[in-house]
Amino acid sequence: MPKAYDPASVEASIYNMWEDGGYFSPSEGSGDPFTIIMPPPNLTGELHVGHALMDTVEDILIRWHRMRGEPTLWLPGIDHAAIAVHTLVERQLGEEGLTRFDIGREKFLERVWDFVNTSRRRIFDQHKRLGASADWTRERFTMDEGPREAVRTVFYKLYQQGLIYRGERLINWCPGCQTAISDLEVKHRDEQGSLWHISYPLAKGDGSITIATTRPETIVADTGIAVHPDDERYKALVGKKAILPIIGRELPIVGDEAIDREFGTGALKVTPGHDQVDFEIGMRHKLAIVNSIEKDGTMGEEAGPYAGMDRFECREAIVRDLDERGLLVKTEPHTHSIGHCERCDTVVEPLISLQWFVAVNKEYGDGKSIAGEALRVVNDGLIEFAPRRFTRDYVNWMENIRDWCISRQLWWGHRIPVWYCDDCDETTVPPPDVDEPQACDGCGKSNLHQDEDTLDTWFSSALWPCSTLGWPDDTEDLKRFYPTTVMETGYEIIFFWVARMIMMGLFCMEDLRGTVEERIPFKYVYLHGMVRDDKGAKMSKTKGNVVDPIDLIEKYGTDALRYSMITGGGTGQDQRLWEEKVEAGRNFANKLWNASRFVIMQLDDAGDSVPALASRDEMPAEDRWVLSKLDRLVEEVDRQLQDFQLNEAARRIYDFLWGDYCDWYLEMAKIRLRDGDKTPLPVLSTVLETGLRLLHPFMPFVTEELWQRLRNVTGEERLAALIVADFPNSDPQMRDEDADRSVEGAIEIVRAIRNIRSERKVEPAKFIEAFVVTPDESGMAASGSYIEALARVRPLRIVSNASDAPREGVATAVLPHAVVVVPLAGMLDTGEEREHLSKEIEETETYIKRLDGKLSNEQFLSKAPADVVAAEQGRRDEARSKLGGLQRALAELP
RNA sequence: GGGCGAUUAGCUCAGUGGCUAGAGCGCUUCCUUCACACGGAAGAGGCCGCAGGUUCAAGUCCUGCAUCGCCCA
Repeated sequence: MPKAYDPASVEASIYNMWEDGGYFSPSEGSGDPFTIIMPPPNLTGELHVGHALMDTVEDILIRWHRMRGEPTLWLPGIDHAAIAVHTLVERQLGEEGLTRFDIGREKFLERVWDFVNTSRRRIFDQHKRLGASADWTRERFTMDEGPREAVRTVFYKLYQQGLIYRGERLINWCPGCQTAISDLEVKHRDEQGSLWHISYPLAKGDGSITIATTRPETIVADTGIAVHPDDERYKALVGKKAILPIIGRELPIVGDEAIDREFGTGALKVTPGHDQVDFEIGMRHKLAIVNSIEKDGTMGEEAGPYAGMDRFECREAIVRDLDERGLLVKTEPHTHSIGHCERCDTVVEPLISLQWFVAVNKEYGDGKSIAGEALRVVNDGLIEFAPRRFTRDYVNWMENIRDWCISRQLWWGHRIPVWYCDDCDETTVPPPDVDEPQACDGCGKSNLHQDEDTLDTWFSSALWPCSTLGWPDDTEDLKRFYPTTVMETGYEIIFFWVARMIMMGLFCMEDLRGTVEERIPFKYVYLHGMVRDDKGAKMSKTKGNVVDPIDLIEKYGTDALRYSMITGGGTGQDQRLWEEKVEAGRNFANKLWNASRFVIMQLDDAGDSVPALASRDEMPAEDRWVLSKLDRLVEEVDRQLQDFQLNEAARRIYDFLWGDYCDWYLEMAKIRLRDGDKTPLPVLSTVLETGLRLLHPFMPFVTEELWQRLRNVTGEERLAALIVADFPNSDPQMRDEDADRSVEGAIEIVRAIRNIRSERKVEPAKFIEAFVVTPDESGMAASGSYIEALARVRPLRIVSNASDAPREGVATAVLPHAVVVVPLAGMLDTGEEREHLSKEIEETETYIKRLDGKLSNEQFLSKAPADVVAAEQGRRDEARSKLGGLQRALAELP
C-alpha cells in the first residue's frame, strides 16, 4: 500500500464499481422507502460549491438509509431554467448581430436544444465526481415528455377548477428580460434618490395641493390625488379636483385610510398604472388607469411631450419643466427601496398587462384553497422543517401570498396550453391528451392560434416530486415513493420552490389519494445554509470569488471536500469555504488510510495465524475499552443522524477514529504485537471495519477503498461492497465501565508522565524510572506494560503507599485516583516545582470551593436529580483527594 | 417598519440546561521512533457581545440593548 492516500487514483474506479453494481437503484425489499428528489440544478453552467453541499448532505442521508437496508431512492434531474437559458441564447444571437425575432421561434428553439444537449451531460459528470449515489436510471429533465405531460395536466385541472385565469393586472415587468416576472423574482434594494415636492393647481379657485413623489416620470399617468381622510390640512379638499401639470388632466382628490400623513406632504399622487399601492387605491376609488411606459422602458403615447423618451431621461425632463413653471416646490434627498430584476438587475417597472395567474387563495371544491391547504399541512405538522425556525418564514409567507403570475414572454419553456379563436372571443384550453385543438370551444371554427407565452420555470419545478415519479399516471414509482421523505435544499428557495411544491403536490394528488397525509410531497424539509467565500461574501461569477468544487476535489479529494463542508457549520447556517479548510478533510482521509495500512499489513503478515475475536472475559481492558467506546459512538451517531445533526455525527466519528483509535488503542496494540501477541489483531480489524461503516456515508470513497482492502486480507466474502453493508447497530453488551475507568486512568498517567518529561526537559528518547501510587495495585499492573512504552518509563513501579515512593528530587503529578512520582535527581528545579504545585493547589481549592457551595445548597440537594448530585459529590471527593496529594507533595519538597 | 440569524480561543466554527467550555487552522517547545511530517508529544491562548431576569443550576431558556448579516414589506 502506498504511504499516502491518493484520491485521484481510486475515486473513478470505485464510482464505476458502485454504478455497475446497480447499488444506486432502490432495493426490492419491503419496508418504508427512503426517498429524496434531488433539487434540479439549472442546466446552464457548472455545479458550484452550493451544489456540492447539497449533494453531500443528500448523499449522506441516502447512503445511511441504504445501509440500514431500506429501499432507497435518490432521483436526480435538471431544470430547464427558462429565463437564464433564454437570455443566454439571445446573447449568443446578439453576438452574431441577430435577434430571436430575426430567426423565428422554431429556429430559436433549435439553438436552445443544441445548447441543452451539450450542457446536460456535464452536470451529471460533476455529481458523480462528488460521489452522489443517485439513481441515474430515473434521471429527469423538466422539459422531458413526462414532466411536460404533468404540466399540461395540472394546467388543465387548475383551469377547469377556475384556479387559473387570465387578467389585466399590475405585474412586475422587466424591461431587460422583456418579460413579466413574479413578485419573488423582484429584489428590493435601498438606493439614494430624491423626493420631489410638486404643486398641483386646483381646478377651481387659486389654491393648489403639493404632493411628494420619488418617481416624477409617472406624473403623466396620474389619475388622482389621495390624502388621509382625517388630515386637517387637506380635509376640505377631498371631493375637489386638481389639474395635472403639463398634461392638464383633472384629478379627483380622494380620502384614503392607507395614506401615511407623516410621509412627504401627506398628499399622494395616485398612479394606478405604475404602482402597486396606487393600483389598490385606484381600485377603491374607481380611478382611471393610464399606462404611460412601454415595455422597453420608454415613455408611451400617454406621456404627451415626453413620448419616446427613456423613462429615466423623462424623469429629468419633467423635473426641469416643472421647475421652469414654478411648480417644483423643493427637492430633498431620499433613500428608498427599488425593485430590480433578480436575473438582469434592471429596475423593474410595474405595468398593467394581460397575463396568466394562479388564484392561490380562491376557494374551490369544498371550500379549500391551494394556499390554505399548503398552510394547513405545515401547521398540522405533517411537514416538518429542519431547522425548525424556518417553519415561521414559510407560514408568514403563505398567509400573505398573492396570486402567482405564471406567464413569461419567453420562447424557451413550457408553452401555455391555451388557444385563442380568430373568429370569436372564446379561449380554448384542451385536455392534456389533445396536442393541438382543431376547433374552437366557442364557435367551433378552426382558426385558432396558441398563446405565444411560456410558463414560469417554477410552475413546472413545483410539480417535481410528482412529475418525476410519473404523475399524472399513478405509476408503480408514484405508489411506492410518494410522498417522498426529505426535501433537502437551500433556505433561499423556500418560497420559490418548497412552498410551491407543497401547494402543487397537494393539488395534483387530490384525485389519486384519499388522505392529505398521502398527498403531501415530502415529510421533512431540510434546509442547508449558503456557502460563502473566505471573507463571508456571497460567491458570484461577476465578483470572481467562486470556488470550483471540482478544483478542490482534484487537489484534495472528494471525501476531503465532503468532510470539510459537512463539519464547516451548523445545520441551516451559512459557512465560509476556502482551500485550507479542505486540508483538514484530506488529513483525516490520510490518517485513516495509514491506520488501515498498519492494520492491513499486520493482518497480512500474520496470515492464517490471526486468532478469532476472543470472548470478552478473556480480553485485556484496552480491548474491552475500545469496543465499549465504539459502541457509545454508534449510539450517538445514530441519534445525531436521526436528528439531522450531520455535522456533529461527522465530528464524533473523527474524534473516535483519530483520538481513541489511532492515538491510543493502536499504540497500545502495537506493544502486544511486538511481543508476538496476535490477539489485538481481530480487535483492530473489527473496530476499523465498524468505523469504516460508520464513516462511509460521509467519506464514501476512502472508506470503500479501505474496506475492500481490509476484506481482502480478512477473507470476509459475505458482501461485495461497503456501500451496501449494514450500518452499525449499538449493542449495549459491549459497554464496559470497568474497562473505561481503568484504561482512561492509565491514559491520564501516561499524559502526566509525558507532561513531566516535557516540562522538565527530559531527553525524548531516554527511559526513566517512575512510581505510581494507587490503591488498586493489581488493576494498575495490567496497564503497566503500555504505560511503560507510551511514557518511555523503565521501570514503572506501582505501589500502594506514598511512603513507598521516593520523596526527594521528585516531580509529582496528582491525579484523582493516583499519584505519579518521577525521580529527577539533578534535573529538578525545586523552586519551579514549588511554584507548579502551589498553582495547582490554588486551582483545586477554587474548584472545591465551587463544589462545596453547590453541595451545601439545600435547594440543589433537594431539587437537582439524584445522579447530578451524586456526580458532583464524586467530583468533590476526587478533588479533595487530589488536593491532599498536592499538599503532601509540596510539604515534602526540600 | 416586521421577522430571522449571528456575536464563544489570534482566525474559522461546534456546543439539543448539569464534567473545571471544545475542534480545525495558526502560535510556542520538542521529536525525521519500522501506519502516517497530510505525522507524533507537550503547551500557551476564553468577563461565551452588554445589561437584567427565570432556574437548585444558564454559553444554552426569557426580556431589553448594541453591532453585523439575511429575508419580507
